Amino acid sequence: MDKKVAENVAEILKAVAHPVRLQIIELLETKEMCVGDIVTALGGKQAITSQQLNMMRDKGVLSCRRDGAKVYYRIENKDVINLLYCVYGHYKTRKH
Amino acid sequence: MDKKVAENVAEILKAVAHPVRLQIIELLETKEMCVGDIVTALGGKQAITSQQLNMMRDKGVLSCRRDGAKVYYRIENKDVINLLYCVYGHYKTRKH
DNA sequence: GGAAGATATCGAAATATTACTATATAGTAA
DNA sequence: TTACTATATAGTAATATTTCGATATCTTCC
Repeated sequence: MDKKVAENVAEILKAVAHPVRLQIIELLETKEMCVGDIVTALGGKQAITSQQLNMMRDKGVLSCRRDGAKVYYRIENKDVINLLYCVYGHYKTRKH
Repeated sequence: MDKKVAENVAEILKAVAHPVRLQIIELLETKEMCVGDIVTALGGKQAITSQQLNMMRDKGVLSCRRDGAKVYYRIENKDVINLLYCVYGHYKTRKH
């Protein structure tokens, strides 16, 4: 693995390596959700949650669509679901 | 996934989410290596490489043994190998 | 013991991430 | 238009990570 590749891989891993972002990814594993519902589900603050969502979207982990006043986020890079389970719970479900 | 678990998972991911540390993990995938050889293989500086190795050992990712003047590092938490391949190259080899 | 090689640690500078408050923007409905 | 709900962004303070040079610690060999 050359340096450039290592940097790209590290970028993705860093995008996920945060407790709140991991919880967001878990929430979105099977469905899309709007920002407000994610904030409620995790009990976080609106601004911070929005920042985390935007950060992950910028790095290609999530994508989103607007529906009226609400914005729905979903997982764009399915690999990150495996990242989560590589460490947690030893591979709950696996489907590539 | 509750907050405590998310924090622990994030810790492991952060321990890996760095270009040099990813390259170290790849080097150690199939064998142990001493610090000097890792430094040479990656063309990094001795102090920094040593810090990265110690950091990963502290987090349970690596372990090491001393043999005379040399210290050999190896992967202790095999899950991290999968972390790497979850993002890179789409699962080169897989063996759990 | 002293010199040389191998590795670890210290302390500070540079940089990156995180969290927070306040405010801005976009959409909806009256 | 105004008020209201939903989301994003700016600016900044707090904190964490990364890098670096210098130095300390071990170990072997003489």
